[in-house]
Amino acid sequence: MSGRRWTRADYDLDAATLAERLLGARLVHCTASGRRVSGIIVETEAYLGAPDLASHAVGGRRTKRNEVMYAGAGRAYVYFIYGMHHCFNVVCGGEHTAHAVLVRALRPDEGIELMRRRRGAEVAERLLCAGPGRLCRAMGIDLRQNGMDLVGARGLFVEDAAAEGAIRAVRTARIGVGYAGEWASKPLRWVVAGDRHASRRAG
DNA sequence: CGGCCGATCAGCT
DNA sequence: GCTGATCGGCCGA
Repeated sequence: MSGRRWTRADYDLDAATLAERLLGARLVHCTASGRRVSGIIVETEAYLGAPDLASHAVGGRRTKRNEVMYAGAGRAYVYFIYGMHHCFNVVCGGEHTAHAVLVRALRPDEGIELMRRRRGAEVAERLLCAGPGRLCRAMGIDLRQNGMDLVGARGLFVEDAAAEGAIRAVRTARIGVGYAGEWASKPLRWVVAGDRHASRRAG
């Protein structure tokens, strides 16, 4: 089941390029006992740092919360939102660009029973990881993972998955950033065309 | 120090 | 489609 683990060079890209390349890759988060829980990434969004009015790093903003966005490519940026949800991002790009890719949905792969225990036994598989908050809950990701280096860290990383054919990606505007002026409508969301595990289908 | 609001979700209607 | 839940971060005073 496991594939080639991503190295620093794989993350050293601008967010738009990485957002597309992450589609079809596998996000893995192992339990304390070493059990693999994973899903195939089917939906991402790119956040382009200082000029991006939707980015936490807009205008070069640097605070305690977003500090890890400046820590270099390959770190996990996890933040808490709406008083109850977490969102998982992969920091990328050059050292101080504060680029990041928000992972918005996974197709559950390994450890689905554990995901169900975390999310609720009644939840349909296609909804287990369909949304940034839902996937963090299912994968067991919270602020403890903020700042982790996906290169070399135990238990949280991205790896190649066996391709089942060419992935058709559809680009749309990002979700929930209507306040971001002209940046709200830029096509910075990538979805595997027609995938049932996305938070909202596209293509 | 106070007030506003968000890269969301679940449960209704 | 609409709305309440729920709270830390951020900004202005």
